[in-house]
Amino acid sequence: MSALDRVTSIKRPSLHEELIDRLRTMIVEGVLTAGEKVPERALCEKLGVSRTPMREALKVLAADGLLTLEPNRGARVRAITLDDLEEVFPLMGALEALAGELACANITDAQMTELRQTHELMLECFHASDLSGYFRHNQRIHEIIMQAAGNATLSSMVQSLAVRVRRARYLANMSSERWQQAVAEHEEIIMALDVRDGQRLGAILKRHLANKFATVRQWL
Amino acid sequence: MSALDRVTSIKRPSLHEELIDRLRTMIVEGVLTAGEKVPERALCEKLGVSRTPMREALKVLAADGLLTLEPNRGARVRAITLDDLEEVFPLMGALEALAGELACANITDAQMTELRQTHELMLECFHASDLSGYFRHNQRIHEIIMQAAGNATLSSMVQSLAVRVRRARYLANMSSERWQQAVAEHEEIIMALDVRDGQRLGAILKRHLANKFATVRQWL
DNA sequence: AATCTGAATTTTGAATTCATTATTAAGTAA
DNA sequence: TTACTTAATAATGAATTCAAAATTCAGATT
Repeated sequence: MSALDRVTSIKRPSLHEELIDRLRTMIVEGVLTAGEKVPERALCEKLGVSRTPMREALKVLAADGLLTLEPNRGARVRAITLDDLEEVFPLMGALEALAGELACANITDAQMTELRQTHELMLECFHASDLSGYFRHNQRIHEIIMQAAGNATLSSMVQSLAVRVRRARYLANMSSERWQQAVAEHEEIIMALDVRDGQRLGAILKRHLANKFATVRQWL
Repeated sequence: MSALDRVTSIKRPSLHEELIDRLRTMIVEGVLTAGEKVPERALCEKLGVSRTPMREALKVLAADGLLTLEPNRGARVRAITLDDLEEVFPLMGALEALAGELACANITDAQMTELRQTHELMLECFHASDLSGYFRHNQRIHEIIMQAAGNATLSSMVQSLAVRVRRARYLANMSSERWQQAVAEHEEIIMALDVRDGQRLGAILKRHLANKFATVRQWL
């Protein structure tokens, strides 16, 4: 094997793919707010692209459920309703539970180590009342579990759902009690993984999501 | 509420949506075979559309996992590998299990009646060794359960996965034993629904999918 | 003959153009 | 004024055009 084989090819993502990412971010971050009409022309000018790749991106995001396309009337950012969340959270629960089961079967020692470390960091943030740091580590923990599960299809589905949910997150100011509960649940998650108890981990994650939903629900 | 309110609006699907359906069907039915390059221009001529809506459709199908887009090299029908199926089947299992749980909570008497009737029809096909009829009723049963679950997001995800799996179905000639087993599992499904035992139904459906995968796997 | 080079051709990515539909604005009648 | 028409404007959907990249293929070189 020559050194050349290790040279990775130059990948220049096509415009529509970049647009998909950009628009998705704009929606998640609320730059494009729910219910709002997507100003196709203005966005094209702002981003310096023509309508063709923009419209391709809109079609994909619509198929993904982030937008709705009204015939001859353009795209709208899909509003999140309570009904939507009632659909999405059980789904997330089932998928995270599956991820947990698979992770128990497949997690490596290295991953387990990183998980424990991240968990410790998260605890520190909790005790320091650093909410944003907590969220970051929390997300990382779920990423590690998903990675350990080793199922790309599962991962991308959860990702797609997470994007839809994340828009609602800012609504859910965690109460102190809920925060404590969440931390306790995370302790359980680590323990179940430690002993590779897939059934139990699955159940915990499912409950974890259900509780998360309960708090979000209160704020709507 | 006037009678006019019940008049549904004329929906003329946009070209790209129709193309998405057409192409999806072509892929499922094997008209476009796995690994094959999608002949963009030829397809456009054959279907009498320009490249713009065709390319929009290709982007959506690629995002859905049915195609892969190689930069500057066009689209290919994504080949199904055993690895793919090993990813998809557990997912289907988890999702169908969730559907079962939800269905137990929400199914109406009318739906339950239709379910029993369809089940009877399916049994008749089984005894008559009518495989295609069996498949049709079988699919209908799962549709009813999904409908009773009342979760559109879940439904569309399962649908999307089912399309990917269905391409592999023709590979799996059911053995006589497997067929009997499947029928027995369906009896269990009905019984669990009868007593609204969501946990049990979920477990059965999960096992049902796992067994299905086992047979498909043997033929690869 | 096999391989390499480079021009011709084809295909792809993206911008532009065109036709149709929706939206807005202006004018008219009650 | 208010409602209704109709003209002007803007948007969307789709075809076409254009530039860049890949592919093919003829000819040159070893």
